[in-house]
Amino acid sequence: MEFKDNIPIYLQIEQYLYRQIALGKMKAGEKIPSVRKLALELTVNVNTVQRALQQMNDQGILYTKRGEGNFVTEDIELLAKTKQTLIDNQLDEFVQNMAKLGVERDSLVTVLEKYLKESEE
Amino acid sequence: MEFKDNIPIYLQIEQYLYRQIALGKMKAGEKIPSVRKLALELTVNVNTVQRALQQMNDQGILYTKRGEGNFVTEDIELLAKTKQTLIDNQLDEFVQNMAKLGVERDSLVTVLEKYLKESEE
DNA sequence: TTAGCTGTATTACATATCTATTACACTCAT
DNA sequence: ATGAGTGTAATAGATATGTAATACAGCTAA
Repeated sequence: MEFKDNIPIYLQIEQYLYRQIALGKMKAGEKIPSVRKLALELTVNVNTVQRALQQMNDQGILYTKRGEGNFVTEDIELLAKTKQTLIDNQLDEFVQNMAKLGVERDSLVTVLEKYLKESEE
Repeated sequence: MEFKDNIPIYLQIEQYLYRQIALGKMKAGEKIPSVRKLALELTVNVNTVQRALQQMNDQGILYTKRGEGNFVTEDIELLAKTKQTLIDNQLDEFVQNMAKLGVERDSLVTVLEKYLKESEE
């Protein structure tokens, strides 16, 4: 996996895993790959993977069975809410960033439509 | 100014200055505050400001008169193009991030409209 | 019980970022 | 010429991030 510079890798891994869940590629109760496999896949150190997982553990998205592995929570509501939060965060950020560039709320839809039309291919 | 953790401050300052330009608060040919003033304003070290300015210098947005200060380029076209690029980058990122969360291109406008309506107040 | 898989912890090292401090170089108004 | 304002450079120290290597601890299947 290619990581952006200037953003900690462990955060990018966390984001990656969150997206896997949002996309339904990791489902409730499922075991996720071991820290060592993930470290290999992502060409990153075990400790860095570990750090990402710890945070998701704290947030209840994953739970750990020591000696067995990490598993996606079985709390379906939490998963759904998490996905929605991820989407809402993107929307928040988008609206805020555009405002900081002088693009008003009212023109956002128009701007987006134009952009989508022009980048069709 | 409040800075996000996890993103280098000098990048956030650079972004801040770009936005000032996009908003027209810093106009072509104008002198910008001295590195020491900016450092005070932003409660940050002079070196950190310096680092942000160097990059903008390299990109031609600013030019330096040693002993006098830093000035916004007089190249109006470049300024306009820069603003447009900033906006396009936000759109790019938004579309890509939403895709990574499973929100398709076709539904983006609808999702945005709904979001804007619901967050009115 | 043992082998091989899990997660976890610790240590040491390298690099990037940021601060603080000091010094230097240039320009302009006086 | 001098002083006050500019940008620039260099050093030292603190903290965060990431790697590498090693060791430990728990689970499961053979």
